[in-house]
Amino acid sequence: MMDVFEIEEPMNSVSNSEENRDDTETFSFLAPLNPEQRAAVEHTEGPLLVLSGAGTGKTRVLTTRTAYIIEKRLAKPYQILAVTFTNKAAYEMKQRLEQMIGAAAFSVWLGTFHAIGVKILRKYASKAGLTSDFSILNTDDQVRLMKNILTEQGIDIKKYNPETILEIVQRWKDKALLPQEVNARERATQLGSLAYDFYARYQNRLHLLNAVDFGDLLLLPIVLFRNHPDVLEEYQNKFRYILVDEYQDSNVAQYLLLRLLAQKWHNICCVGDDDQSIYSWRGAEVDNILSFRKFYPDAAIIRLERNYRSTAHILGAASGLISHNETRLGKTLKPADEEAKSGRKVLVKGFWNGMQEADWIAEQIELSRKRGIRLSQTAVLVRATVQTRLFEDAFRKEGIPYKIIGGFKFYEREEIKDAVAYLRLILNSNDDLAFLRVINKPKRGVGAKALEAITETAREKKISLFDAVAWVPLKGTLRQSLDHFTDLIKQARQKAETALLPETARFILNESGYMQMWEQEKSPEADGRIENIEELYNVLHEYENIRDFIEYASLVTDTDESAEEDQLVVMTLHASKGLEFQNVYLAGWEEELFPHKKAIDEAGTDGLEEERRLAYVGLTRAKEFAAITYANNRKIYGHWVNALPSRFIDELPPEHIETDTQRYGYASVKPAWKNQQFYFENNVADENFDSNADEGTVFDRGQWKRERFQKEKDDFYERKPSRVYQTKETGSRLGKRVHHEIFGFGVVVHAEGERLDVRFDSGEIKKIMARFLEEVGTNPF
DNA sequence: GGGTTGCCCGTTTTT
DNA sequence: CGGGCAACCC
Repeated sequence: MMDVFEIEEPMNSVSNSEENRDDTETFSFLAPLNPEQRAAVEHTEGPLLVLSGAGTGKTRVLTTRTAYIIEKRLAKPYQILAVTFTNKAAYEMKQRLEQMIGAAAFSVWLGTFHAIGVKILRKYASKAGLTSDFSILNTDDQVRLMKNILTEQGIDIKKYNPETILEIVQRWKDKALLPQEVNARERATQLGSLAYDFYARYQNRLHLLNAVDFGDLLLLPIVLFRNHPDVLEEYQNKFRYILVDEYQDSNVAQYLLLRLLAQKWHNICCVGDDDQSIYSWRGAEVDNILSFRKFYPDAAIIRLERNYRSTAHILGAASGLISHNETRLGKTLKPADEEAKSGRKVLVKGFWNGMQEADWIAEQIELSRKRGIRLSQTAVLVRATVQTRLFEDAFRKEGIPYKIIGGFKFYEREEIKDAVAYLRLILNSNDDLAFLRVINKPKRGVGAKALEAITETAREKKISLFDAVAWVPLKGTLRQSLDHFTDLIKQARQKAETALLPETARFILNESGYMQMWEQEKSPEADGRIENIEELYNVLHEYENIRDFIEYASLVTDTDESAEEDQLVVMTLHASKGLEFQNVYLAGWEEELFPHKKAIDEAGTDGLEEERRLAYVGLTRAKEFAAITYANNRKIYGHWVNALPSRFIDELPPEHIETDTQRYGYASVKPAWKNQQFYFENNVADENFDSNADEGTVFDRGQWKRERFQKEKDDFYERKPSRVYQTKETGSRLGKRVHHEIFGFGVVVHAEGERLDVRFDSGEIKKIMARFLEEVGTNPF
């Protein structure tokens, strides 16, 4: 029996599901699909928007649809374009497609927007004003370049942060605006006009360097197509079917690019979820998905609302929350299986402070681990990375192996960037940015003066910095070491013609003294850096030549995490999109932190709605259990601040949540965990508590506990001197707002030396020694 | 050219 | 409070 569902069909369109009724026999991969998914796969002709809620199987739809088009011989694999946002998504899709249709999967044009952009630009480089070996700047290069240009023009980079300028330029590129197309209103402010000015200079410089940045990888193909209709036509003819993943994350440039490419066949299928649009701040345009019908009036829309991931309570909570957003297409997740267990309600729990919150979460995770839940099936999601520190402490104490996601990426590490720069220079000695990065790394005695001379010569002779070295009048050891450097690069280039890539890399890094530089350094990170370079050699094994590797390294920012041990993950809500876990802890649901004050200040209601979508993304990561926590007191930038529970908590439908604590009022409740002496004695005595040493030798939980509690005890009794300073003018502490670790917030109403009378927010007045109080700052957000 | 100090700033991050 | 960076001093 066919389930009832709706496709919003455009007028006079004919559904083709009738004629395909027996396709299930022909194409076994259709069998597992539900009716909506199947409709999305079979509706091949014309524009189609698939609104795919969290956990409703969008990747399955995308891959099956691609397979279907090929197997049904609607197009050859190379006539299909499938774009994603991340390399990871592209990789997964390719894998799954290969499982379905085998080697043909590799002929599909499947990749990130940027990778597709590069492919087009390399082919028609000359028509885009480049040569085909143009280099792609990473974020680091971009900042450095902008900094140089600003400094050259005498701009005080302290007053005008190069990154801020770049950010503005990026946003223009996201909108596919060339410098001359930026409108007057955007240039109206001082910062805007400066950014406008330097956008043009920056582009000129890129052109000179035969380089592009990430934004250009989308912008320049659009310009290319605009200026060369014949090239556009070639691609328009080629791509009979276009599929787009995570459409809610697309920016204007991506939209325009797709529109150009789809113009001939109109077979564009975009899959996305407006409720999961969380990247507007980096140029994503929710309007692309909200107004799909406006851009493609003949578009059909299919909603995928059957969720295969979460329990009914989790879905209910998430749906209730997101329904508070005004700007959305509307969609309600429901459990795929009607009789599915409703599961446990979402737990909402408040704490005295952030430390307590983290401790509780650590304990809960330890308990569920004992019940057999794998740590890797558990996640702690936070709004801001600063929150992770508290969790590190708590997990170390509890002896839980954890992993913080979103720290430094492999290719962002200093040593890797250096090594890549050496390779770039070997590949192309005109790469001035690479030259600058490594010319004095290790030290070759090249200081500001020498560099200036080289730059000057290069400019006069219109040659690269590398080539300029030979022409600069230099003396003694500096001459020698520079000649040695250029020689080595040339030797390496020759070597690269015959040797394997790791050998070439090893050669240059050893001979140049680069490895030695780290080997001699005594810092604790040095060993790690050497290991990372060894890891780089491993990666290099997979590439035929430097060019291929550089192409990869320019577009890929992190390596696939190798299969790791059973670890708990801590990450930001943003980083969690697309993932799922059995148990999820959502921490720090407090006003100003989440929703973050800055989001609201900068973007008002839109900002608030995006924060709400972030909450929705977080909740829908959970398969079986979600807990939302908040703290009443949080230390921010060194001062205690009291916080209100997030408004999002009030927006959760009561029938789907359970609240197992009373709501803390303003700092009036004594935290149960710190009954001073009693607490410490008790817990230090707890050292016999299952040390777990036999389960694995990595963590000795007993040891952690002992150290931790000893430290807490020490801290408690040996307080640092008071931070409630006397005002200069009156010499008094009267009237200061203060925080006490147990009694909470209050005001100093009477001062007698170090003995202060404090009226706490609970109304009580207590005599407190100044050293037990901290002055409270205004909320720094 | 290198080490130290003092000042500023603090949301989210992929390509 | 703590990290990053630029100015400053040897």
